[in-house]
Amino acid sequence: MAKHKGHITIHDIANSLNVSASTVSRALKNDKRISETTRLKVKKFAQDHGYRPNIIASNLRKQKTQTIGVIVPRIDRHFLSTIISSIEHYAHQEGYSVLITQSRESFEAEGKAVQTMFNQRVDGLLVSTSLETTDEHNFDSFISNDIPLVFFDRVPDNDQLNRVVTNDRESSYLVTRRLIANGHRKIFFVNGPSDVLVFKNRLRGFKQALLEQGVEWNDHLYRECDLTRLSGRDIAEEILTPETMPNAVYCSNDTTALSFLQVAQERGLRVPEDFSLHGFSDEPFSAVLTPKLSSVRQPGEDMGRVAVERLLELIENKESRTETVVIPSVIKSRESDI
Amino acid sequence: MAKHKGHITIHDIANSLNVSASTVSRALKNDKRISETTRLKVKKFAQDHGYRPNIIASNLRKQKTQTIGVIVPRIDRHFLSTIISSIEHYAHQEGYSVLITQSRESFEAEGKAVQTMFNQRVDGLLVSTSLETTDEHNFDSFISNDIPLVFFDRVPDNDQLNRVVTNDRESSYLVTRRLIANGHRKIFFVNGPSDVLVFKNRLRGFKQALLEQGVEWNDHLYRECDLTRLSGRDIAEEILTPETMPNAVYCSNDTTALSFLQVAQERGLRVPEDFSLHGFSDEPFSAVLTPKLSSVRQPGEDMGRVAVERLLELIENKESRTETVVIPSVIKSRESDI
DNA sequence: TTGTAAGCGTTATCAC
DNA sequence: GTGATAACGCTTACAA
Repeated sequence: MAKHKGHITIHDIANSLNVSASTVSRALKNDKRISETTRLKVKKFAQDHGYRPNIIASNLRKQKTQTIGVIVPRIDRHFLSTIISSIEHYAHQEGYSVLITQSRESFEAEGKAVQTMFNQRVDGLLVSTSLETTDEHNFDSFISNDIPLVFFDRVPDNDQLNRVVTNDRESSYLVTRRLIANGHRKIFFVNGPSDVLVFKNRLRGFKQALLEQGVEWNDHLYRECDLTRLSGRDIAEEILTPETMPNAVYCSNDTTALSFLQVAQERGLRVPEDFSLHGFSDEPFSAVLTPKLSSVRQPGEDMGRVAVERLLELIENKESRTETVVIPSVIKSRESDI
Repeated sequence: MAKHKGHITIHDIANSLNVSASTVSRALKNDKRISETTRLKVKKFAQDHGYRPNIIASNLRKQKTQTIGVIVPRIDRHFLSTIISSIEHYAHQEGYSVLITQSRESFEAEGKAVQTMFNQRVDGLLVSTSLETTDEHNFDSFISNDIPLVFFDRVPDNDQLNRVVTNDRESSYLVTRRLIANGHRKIFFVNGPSDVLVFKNRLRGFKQALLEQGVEWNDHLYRECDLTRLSGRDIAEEILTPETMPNAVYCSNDTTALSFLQVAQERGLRVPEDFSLHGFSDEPFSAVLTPKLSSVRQPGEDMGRVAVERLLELIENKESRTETVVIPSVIKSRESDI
């Protein structure tokens, strides 16, 4: 904790003022048992001498750190940075500090991050899981010790956990229905790994719409990948040929959709004339592409706020009801999927 | 620090093993004075019983938190989220945790964040200042107590401070020279507030190029704003008229440049045919606009790494040489400024 | 090689 | 209304 040289403690104040350390401690936190006079005297002295409570000592004594941990796959992804921003905002508003780590989509790194957070004695943990994570075992130390834990967005498929999610399945259903309503029957769907719940749900929504609208499922029109730009390109290059040309392409994120758009342009194909294109995640670039990419806007700001609220409820009330909160996304229909 | 119920301490281990707590403490950290036998015995017991050191207690005792603080204007800005991602990565690699706060461009919020970080006893602080911050007074508590402090990107104009910056002036000079070389003499420059060093430097570079190329400075061709989408629109709407039409527009960030592009399109103006456009910051959307926006790519990843390295040097070696590291940006010339 | 004891700066308990 | 005192769980002289 660095030198913090000129640093004074309640004992220094106590000595200078000829009172006890406990009196100082109480005066500083406005304990009603302390006389007005003493309280003012102590506070003035503290103020004048730049007294700063040692939170570490207080934490140790109180068995509480007023700190929450956040673990996400990556900080530099627009949707996640929005959520983190929101988490930071509401957490500080309620007097909590926030410790952050990224798993970089690695199950192992995620596990280590959890242990670090545990050792740091965070009062609670907020997590969006890595792409390699398919259950909640990485978080056993929190679960078995009953330390508040809330998952958001990418969450384990287990409703005994506290979770804040968006309606992936329904959004995906609506996107697909819209595509079908626009006359497309050969719809190619690029999804993330379906052992991750959000992607499983998007697949469910897709299938449901197909079924309802009487469009037959076709294995050749479905592909899973890690949704990076490169994977997107590979698949686009394979699919955007005269023989395999779909009527519409629906991607589980906008990065992949962009790859399709770019490959299309390189091949002289036009969107939406030659094929419709629909994304998911509504990146900042999507609304300014030509054509403007239709996408699904996830409520990052709200998810962050709700996740923090839920976590602090658990921390402060110690109630243990578990709950899954669903915050709806909104479909941003633009030009690419007419 | 939450219940962490089943939690055992070195004393529990000591009792069970009939050794002293200090022996356990030493064994756990491989102190060479402890016998192989005892060490293994202790470690096995610790392992088997899921012992986790209480970092808070250790911090209090060692007067060190192994934690660094980061204060940025906003987390959800691409460039900053890249830097934060990089900071998080390298800090954890060296065994430090990272506490994060955003000032939301407010001088006051920034000051409060500094105090929080101070009270948290972070071992060092990394900051990119708010738009309202023009000197280093907000950080006096760190400076006067000699707690390691490194500024990055938006830094105070004081070379007695540790700073990691990019070559804003030179980049701006090169952009302007390029614009002039392309035959433009009526160049409109939208900049951020020039009492913030990065913007002052970009203005300097702009002026230098003008001077060198014999283009006269014109007050009507320069405007400062907060570089938001809305401010950009306002200025674009005012400037993109037949009477005031410039040959080129150079914006100090891509968001503002995008506003110009959009207003231009709404008015049937073409870029770069009717006017050239150049941005700064290289947002993810810039390379995929039509036309592709020329911009300046700042080395976020490197800046984060270097800032952490510098901070840890200060923390661990306690050397107090101050230094300003400059990491060059790269001009991404694309289609908008031909 | 191991143990004892002091102390990091708070807060909580009990006393007066 | 205030004071002593004992923790919180760890590290580190200093002893043995």
